[in-house]
Amino acid sequence: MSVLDLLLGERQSLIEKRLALHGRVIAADLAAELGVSEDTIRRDLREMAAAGLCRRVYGGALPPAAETTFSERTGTNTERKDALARAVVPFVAAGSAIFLDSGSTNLAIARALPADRQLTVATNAPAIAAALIDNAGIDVIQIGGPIDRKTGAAAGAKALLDAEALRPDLCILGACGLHPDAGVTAFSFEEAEFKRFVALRSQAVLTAVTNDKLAMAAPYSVVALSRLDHAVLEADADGREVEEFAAAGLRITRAALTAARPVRRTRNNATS
Amino acid sequence: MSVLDLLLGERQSLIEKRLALHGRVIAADLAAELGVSEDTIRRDLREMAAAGLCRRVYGGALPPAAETTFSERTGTNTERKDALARAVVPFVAAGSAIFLDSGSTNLAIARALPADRQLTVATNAPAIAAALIDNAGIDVIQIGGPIDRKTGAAAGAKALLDAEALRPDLCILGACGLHPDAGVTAFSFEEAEFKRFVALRSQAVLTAVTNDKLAMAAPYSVVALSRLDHAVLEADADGREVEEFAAAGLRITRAALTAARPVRRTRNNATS
DNA sequence: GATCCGTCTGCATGATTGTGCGTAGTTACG
DNA sequence: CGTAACTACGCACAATCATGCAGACGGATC
Repeated sequence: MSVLDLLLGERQSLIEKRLALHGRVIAADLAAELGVSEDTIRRDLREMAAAGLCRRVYGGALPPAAETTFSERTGTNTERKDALARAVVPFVAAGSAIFLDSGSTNLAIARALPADRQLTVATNAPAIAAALIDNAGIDVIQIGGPIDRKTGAAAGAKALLDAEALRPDLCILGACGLHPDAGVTAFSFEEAEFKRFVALRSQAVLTAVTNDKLAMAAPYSVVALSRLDHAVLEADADGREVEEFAAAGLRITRAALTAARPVRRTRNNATS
Repeated sequence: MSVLDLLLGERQSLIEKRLALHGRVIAADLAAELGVSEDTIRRDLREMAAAGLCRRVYGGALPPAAETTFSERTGTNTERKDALARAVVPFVAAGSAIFLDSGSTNLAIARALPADRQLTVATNAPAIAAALIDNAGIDVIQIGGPIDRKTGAAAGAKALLDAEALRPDLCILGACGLHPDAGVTAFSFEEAEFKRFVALRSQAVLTAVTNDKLAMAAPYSVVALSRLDHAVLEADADGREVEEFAAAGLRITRAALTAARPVRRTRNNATS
């Protein structure tokens, strides 16, 4: 047999390859195939999940959440995002023109916007534009260009050109991370460029982030905390972190408490 | 039968995909198809509904309210539009770049496009772009500009400028009317302008229309019949009208018959 | 060469999870 | 208002899982 004695690392990278190829792996199958016990496989999978290389599910594993598309993310934590969205609404003045960045939290904000304010909303995310069409009180402007599958939005050169025509009263940034030192950050270079460009053209900049993005720093910087006018956080955001932000001079608004559900565990990866 | 052992997460994301594709799922059908009990499906649906991934209804589930954006029209005749969409798919060559115009029929086409063709799809309708994001085999290009609430798409000067960058292999027009003399027509001037502009830049032009648009002429002309390469009509389109189109030199394809059925009551007639 | 030490592995155990089934309650529809 | 389809809930069972422990293996040290 070719695969009887594999080093630990080899086995894991083989699992990883198999995962990418098939889109899923089953613990029992892997054990039989690699000639080790299911226990060992489970240990591998657990370890890989902790490293973000896969998502653990009953019976095996699936590709990591990082590879999940935009629409898959919209389904998670909806209640929290809705609560955040409701807290953002008061910041949107009647008659104003705002830019609503991509992101699942911002999609929730789009849905929460009332119909009685005669707003103009520009967005680079088709899903947000589509959600806004039903709202009779909102004029929608779509930023064009190639759509990035991960973010579900346009963020390239074309989008930047389109955005040049805007000078929004308010920019609601979608943040991949919000960190006391790093400020607002994003997962990709182009995305960060675009966000920064729009933010700097706006009269005010606001972001609403769920707890899992708090104190996270993604690789690319969008804007420093000092350029951010307001942050909307969850009701149960970690107090210590909130204080750090406040100390940095950031104005903070907390969302109202959501009715706690008996949480029937949604699918996340292990966030310790 | 084909897939007996799906991991939990897979089953749910499969249901999610099916939901996006068909606009609804039926618990009993899913159970039979996935080889699990209805109970399990119901549990899945309940869980997904709690996560905001679907809306639970008696007998099955529907997409979350977000996807009902165009609800007035998207919701009507879905069966017929799906059938039309399936008939259009063969005209979309692998590797080609197409323009997919706005309209609820074209949204059905977007959902029907397979993932294995490496397509580039440009569209002026955010709802279509949003629907396509899930398709891993498709690069999406969004035409920007202010979104017209009636059509749910960009069609103004900005959109025209954006479209100038395109030279599609195939243009799938959304028609407000298809008439033997008037050709393809639209309800608004700007819309017609835009459609014509894109159609004239395309190698081939195709349109798929439901019966209610057959032999209808809207106020503004898009292109003459002679400029249209192909029309996809319903299986039960009026024969006399179809002959008129054929006599005008238009190539016609008829969609397959749909087994029209309501959401429930699928018990007896097993000839699906 | 003998011994120690850290890591990897497999096994046993008790806990957890997913599923199907029975039963009783609810809903749509004629 | 009755019926059939659909649904929720609790239970039982099997599969899967996490954890602790012991043995195997390799490298380092004496």
